[in-house]
Amino acid sequence: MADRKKVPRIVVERLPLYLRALSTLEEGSLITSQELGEMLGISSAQIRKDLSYFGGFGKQGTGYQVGFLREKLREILRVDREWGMVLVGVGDLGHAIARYGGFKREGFHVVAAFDDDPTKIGKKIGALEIMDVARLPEVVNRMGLRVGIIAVPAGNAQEVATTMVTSGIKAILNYAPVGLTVPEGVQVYQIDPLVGLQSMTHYLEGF
Amino acid sequence: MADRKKVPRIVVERLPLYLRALSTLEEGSLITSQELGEMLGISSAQIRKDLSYFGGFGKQGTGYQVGFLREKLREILRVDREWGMVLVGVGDLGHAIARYGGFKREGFHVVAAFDDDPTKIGKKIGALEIMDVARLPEVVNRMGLRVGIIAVPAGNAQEVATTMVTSGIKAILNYAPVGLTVPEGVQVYQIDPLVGLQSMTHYLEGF
DNA sequence: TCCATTTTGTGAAAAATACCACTTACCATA
DNA sequence: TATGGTAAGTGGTATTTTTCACAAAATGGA
Repeated sequence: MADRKKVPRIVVERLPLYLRALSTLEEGSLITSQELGEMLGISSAQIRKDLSYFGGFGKQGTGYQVGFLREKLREILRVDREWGMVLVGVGDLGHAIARYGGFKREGFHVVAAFDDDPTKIGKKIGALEIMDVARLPEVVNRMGLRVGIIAVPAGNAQEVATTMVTSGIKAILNYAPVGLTVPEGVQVYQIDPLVGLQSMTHYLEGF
Repeated sequence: MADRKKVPRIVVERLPLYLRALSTLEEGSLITSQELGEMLGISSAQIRKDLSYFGGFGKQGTGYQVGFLREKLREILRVDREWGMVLVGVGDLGHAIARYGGFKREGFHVVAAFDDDPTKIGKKIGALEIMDVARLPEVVNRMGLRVGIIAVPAGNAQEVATTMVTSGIKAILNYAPVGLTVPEGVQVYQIDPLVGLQSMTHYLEGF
């Protein structure tokens, strides 16, 4: 355990992978760092080191109790609770996000959806009514939301991000293909499939 | 220039970001590594070093010609051509992917869509007819496709990936929240928004 | 032409990250 | 209650990645 030292971001970003792998296993079973590593294509030493930043969760000679480690990871990542999220941009992508079951299953709920297109405002998406983005600050504040999802075109993303941040949002999942400028202390995670495609094609030889 | 040495993957993954930033600039203008770095939140030294893996594209005292650097990056990433892509899984997400204009704009086209749901097969998605996934090998082979997108539930993703690989696919954009096992030489880029959300909430204190 | 500026390209240094290998603890068995 | 086998936790080392800082090249003005 090394509670004094700052945990590298890259370590924190691996924890969800561990969590994901554990969720495919029996709650009461045991798993070794070796086995977990093989499931994920990561060395066992890396896994043990990563976990040791937060404490010793395993038993020497035995391994890790799946259910226990899972709970500990959920605490560390603060996903041992429900998170309400605000979604801005209800196009094709926004729809898919609002309806995606994978978020709900892990405690992330889209609780408010916004757009700036008057033809969309007032319409429903599932049980949610699409609201004018002008009402975002009020809603974020009233509901005490901290997580936002941006699914608007690149040109509007920074504006939306700024509104989110001034409204109190602290973590932004950004699907717009543009980097965001946010104040210190606000987290941004960018989803950019083009980065993936373009870096993969680099390795495609002879086509 | 250091053409002999292996280029780190992390460097290749930054090139699309440079390309993205350049696309917002005047074709004929000049930009310095400093300016580009400020646009992206990356140090100027990093940008120069990254580019130097592939050759010297700038002029000392002047900077980089936007249009020229853009073309060079497109060559390096092999996005100076059109790429046909096969999409498997036409749920909400698959729909959003098939209709996303951002791919087309950069030369990535979904040219065939598959699903295993008999109620979907034969339906259209834009100009594309949804086909039975059993026909994937034939289509991939006939059209000479090398890039695949997986947008099926986690439980089916590995199976689809294996089919893709045996059919000749060399690069997979995986939207399913599960790691894929593929042979050496096949690229996988995973899109997992939950990893983003879960690692961001770790940093959210006091909520 | 000369000189002051600018900015690239790049070895070398520093920092960050990953891995190794060993000690320690735990378990099962006899 | 030894004992042999196993696997976590971790200090140290190796590797990778980033940054530094400077020589060399280009520009423009006097």
